[in-house]
Amino acid sequence: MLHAHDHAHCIADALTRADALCAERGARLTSLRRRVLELVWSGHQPRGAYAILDDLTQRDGKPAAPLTVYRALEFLVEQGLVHRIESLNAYIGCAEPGAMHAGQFLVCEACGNAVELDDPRVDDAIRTAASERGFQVRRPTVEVRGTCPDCQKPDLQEKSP
Amino acid sequence: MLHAHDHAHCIADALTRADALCAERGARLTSLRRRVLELVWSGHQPRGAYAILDDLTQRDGKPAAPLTVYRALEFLVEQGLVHRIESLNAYIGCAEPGAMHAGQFLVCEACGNAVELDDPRVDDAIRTAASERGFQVRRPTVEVRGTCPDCQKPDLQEKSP
DNA sequence: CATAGAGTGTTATATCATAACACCATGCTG
DNA sequence: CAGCATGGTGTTATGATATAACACTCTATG
Repeated sequence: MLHAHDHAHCIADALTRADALCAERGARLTSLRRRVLELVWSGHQPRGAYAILDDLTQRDGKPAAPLTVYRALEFLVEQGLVHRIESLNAYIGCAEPGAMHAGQFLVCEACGNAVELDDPRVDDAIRTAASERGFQVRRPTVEVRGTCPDCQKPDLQEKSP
Repeated sequence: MLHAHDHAHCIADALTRADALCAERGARLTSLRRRVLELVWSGHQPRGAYAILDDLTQRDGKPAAPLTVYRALEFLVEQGLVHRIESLNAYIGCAEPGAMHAGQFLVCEACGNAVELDDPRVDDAIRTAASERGFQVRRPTVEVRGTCPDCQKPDLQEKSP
């Protein structure tokens, strides 16, 4: 998806913004939570809770329990630092934390990458349609399955982070 | 949600349309699949696969295995007779089978009911935004959490089917 | 009625998520 | 600084959702 890029920069950037946001809010971005955030950001593919668990166990050598990861993810989602992709039971780093936004994602079925859409027109259309039906919106979820630009090119398929 | 209504009619109607559609397509709506469809339609709340399994076991007295239900649901979803609500891991009868449409739902967090939205403006906005990013859409999913009109009235809460 | 293909049953197992409770770390209060 | 309250983490167990592999059965069709 995002073509070749310096992903280390993505990660560093995400952590820096997370530090700033949490400091600002008085939220405690503990080392465990920070580490989980880093692991969520290890690519642009949504990662399952148990994949992150394996990372903690194997890459860090710290055997961890599922709850450890789920609790960290819960915190990160609450803080808007991570989104949950419902249709994949997986988590992905938020591209624009701080800015409150709906979770809108384009999920490529070929490479597995997901990018945030967060298009105001989509959000408007949803809110308009809902309000016409008297429905009070709390949290809109949009997850579009399909094929990303890179994977539409027949040759250089299956790119990852 | 849909106020008081003759739900038996909803069910009968859904089954009739399913019969017709499957006949037309040469798809085999077996008695098991038909029964699962009926159980999915037992209300306007999305139902989990294991809830349906319990119905089969308890209401019908036929002890069934999870796979039995999952296979029937898979068929029904393929035929567009049932939708899966990703954010609930649950299934709901399709209001307009036959008409190919995106899965757009308003899910009430108070009563648990879900209604199809299927608003063309929402679909257009998604397709426009996706296509601007070169993303090829295969299946858009929209699931809006919030509060339905009935549950916004303070008194008569918690309505069901 | 023989047979191929789709459907179903059965058993086992994988994957995703949470409950209950104990312990520890941090920061505040007196 | 001691004590304490709060929130974070560890541990164990369990619940909820979903699929794999393989055998048997039914149904449509020649």
